[in-house]
Amino acid sequence: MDETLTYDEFREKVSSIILTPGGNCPVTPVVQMLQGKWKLQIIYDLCIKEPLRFGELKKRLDGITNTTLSNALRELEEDGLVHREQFNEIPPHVEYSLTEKGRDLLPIFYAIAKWGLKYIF
Amino acid sequence: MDETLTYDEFREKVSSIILTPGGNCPVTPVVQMLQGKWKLQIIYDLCIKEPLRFGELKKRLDGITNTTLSNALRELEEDGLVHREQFNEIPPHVEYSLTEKGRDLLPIFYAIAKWGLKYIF
DNA sequence: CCGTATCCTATATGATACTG
DNA sequence: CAGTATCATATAGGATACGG
Repeated sequence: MDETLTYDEFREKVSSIILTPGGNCPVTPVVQMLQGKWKLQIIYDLCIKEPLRFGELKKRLDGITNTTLSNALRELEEDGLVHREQFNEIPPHVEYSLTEKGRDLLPIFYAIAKWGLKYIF
Repeated sequence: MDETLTYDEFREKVSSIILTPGGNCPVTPVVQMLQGKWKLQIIYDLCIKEPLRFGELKKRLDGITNTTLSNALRELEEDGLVHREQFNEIPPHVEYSLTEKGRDLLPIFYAIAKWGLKYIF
């Protein structure tokens, strides 16, 4: 986005986006979809490096359990953000990657990262 | 941000941001801070219109209870994202608005809204 | 009008053990 | 290796009533 916008210009731009023809809000359902302690982190990790295997993902998400990771991945797959590919070799393994829909979340992380750099570090 | 970037260029840019001198991730703590069923929605509503009073906010956040809204607002205030101003007139009221730190979250919502428009509507 | 106090419930997450 | 099954727990959020 154009970084020279003032806050008010920016807000107006966002507001105009929000007033979709049907009057629906395009933010709420996205926020809904990304809810949970780990989901954003999982997508984020896959943004940085993909594909990742179940075990690799688990190691990066320090503290997550099998159950929770498994559930989160299934939901992300159902929402079409993550692609799961199973390899029935020896030893068997599974690779997770982002779909195009999932990759398109990257601008969101970019915005988050910039905010974090400004206000946390 | 520049919208002509390819995904790979974009990812590289994000990755370079992520590798801060200390090696800390600027995304994780932000995601942490914004967690909860209502927080993003509250900030989002204040982005669109501010100031908002407790009751107005409650009406917009359909279904939220006093307790939950109160807790969320206090935490947002503690994190320096929201400013609370109390007017001891008759009738008394309180106005909530965004701090500069909170307003700077707007690019994040912009990114979310764009994604939502592309994939939901 | 803007909350807090209290209690309650649901949902998300965690631990451990075990299987295709 | 990548999970599932089972059970346990923590935390967030909800309902109601009341107070500054």
